[in-house]
Amino acid sequence: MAKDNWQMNMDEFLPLRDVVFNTLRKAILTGELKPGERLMEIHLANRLGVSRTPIREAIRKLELEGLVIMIPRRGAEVAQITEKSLKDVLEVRRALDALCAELACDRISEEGINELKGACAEFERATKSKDATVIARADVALHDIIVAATGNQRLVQLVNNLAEQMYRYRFVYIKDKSRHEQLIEEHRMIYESIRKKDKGAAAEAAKLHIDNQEKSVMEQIRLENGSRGK
Amino acid sequence: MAKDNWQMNMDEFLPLRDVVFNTLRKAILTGELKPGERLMEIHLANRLGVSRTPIREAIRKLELEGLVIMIPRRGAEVAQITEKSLKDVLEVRRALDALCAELACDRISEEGINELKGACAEFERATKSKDATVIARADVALHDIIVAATGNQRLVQLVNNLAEQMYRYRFVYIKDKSRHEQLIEEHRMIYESIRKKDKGAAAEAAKLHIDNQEKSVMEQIRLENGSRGK
DNA sequence: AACAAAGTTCATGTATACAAAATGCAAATA
DNA sequence: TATTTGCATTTTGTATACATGAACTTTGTT
Repeated sequence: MAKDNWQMNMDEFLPLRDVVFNTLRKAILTGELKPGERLMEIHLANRLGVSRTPIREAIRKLELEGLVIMIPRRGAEVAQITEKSLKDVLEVRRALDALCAELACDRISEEGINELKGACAEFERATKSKDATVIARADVALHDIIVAATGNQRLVQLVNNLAEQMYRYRFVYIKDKSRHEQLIEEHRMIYESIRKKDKGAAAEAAKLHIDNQEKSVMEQIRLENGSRGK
Repeated sequence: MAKDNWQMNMDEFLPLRDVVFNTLRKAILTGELKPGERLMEIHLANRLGVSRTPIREAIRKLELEGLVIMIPRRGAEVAQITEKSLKDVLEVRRALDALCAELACDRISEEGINELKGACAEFERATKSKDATVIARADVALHDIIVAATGNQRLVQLVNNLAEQMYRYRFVYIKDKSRHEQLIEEHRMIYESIRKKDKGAAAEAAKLHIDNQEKSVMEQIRLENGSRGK
């Protein structure tokens, strides 16, 4: 079994259930807890040094988020990620990212446009750093600006949640150096469309961006599945 | 205080937490539990005849669904419904309903098209019944066919969740008899577009449908808010 | 050796107990 | 009368105890 390198953020002043929730979620999203792995309350409780109660409440939230599935009288296990489920997520995200881009055209502030421009430049710079983590962070920052510009809380929450489902694959489309130029160009197109308030172009650019991401990820998935049969 | 007319569905073979979750959710969505009302665990536990544990776990799920908000060390209360939050929900739903319509064009079966046709006719018949409940049910049935036709589980879940958020207002755009013809026409347009596999038209029809719904609901909200100041 | 049955162990589902924080009320003081 | 302080009550947050059902192991029989 893996060493308990989980380190709950106890410094935060949150109810234990939320600390546990965040800890488990991160563990699932990063792949430390693998799909199919059972989440046994007592084990988790011992490992995290709390009682079963906060563990259970955290699991209830993970259940609703779709990160774990409940088997009656057997408990929770980490949800499987199938090609189909990833496709489903990306299909929805494609529509919502397009919506974000359109709404951003209407609602982004001058300041927001500047931030976006800065984020594009920052991303381009990051690609040269060759550090996948840095690149990924720059990518997220850029998208966050657009999503936040919609001013739609519900939309922000949904898009973030969908993005999280793909967390494990966040490096796939970034590690491929040959695609960096393409990514920069896509970002530039999105930025330009929003700056010009061209909703149609912005939506199309956002969709294209997701489509390319999907291609990379699906390639990766097939590789993984191919190498271990089925 | 209201009489306990909550009647949990004990006949179902579900963990108590799920029974409680469904019960509370329905109570919130129907307005039995009003926005701002505190959800106190012991009271709910006594009222539903269970202990605090299932209540707490149900509240955790309601929290993630956004139906209740948590105030630290004070517990849960029913989330307020503001005009803004409804607009946010409808904005997202508009995009997802359009996506559903587009996907349905590609993926609906012959059988599905027939069902859809039947549901349109059924809705038209229902409007003549003048019973809002019957009409609402027919409306939901029709939309369910389209959403299910997408074959996208995640999308189904999200659209249903968003639709639920509007549950309290489901009668608003149906009670207005003068709009029945319009609704029938809108449904017909959606059906025809999907039958012809005309994605653009289907998406536009779905959006128009939501836009009109939004108009009705917003009128109603302003009425409500106007009558009690602010 | 293989299979079946029974008992034991283990994990979940639920209830309850205990501690700490927050709220409300009352009394005392200015 | 208004305000503040302190005590009592309420309610959440967390831990633990108990019961039921499931899975596994062991033992006995063929």
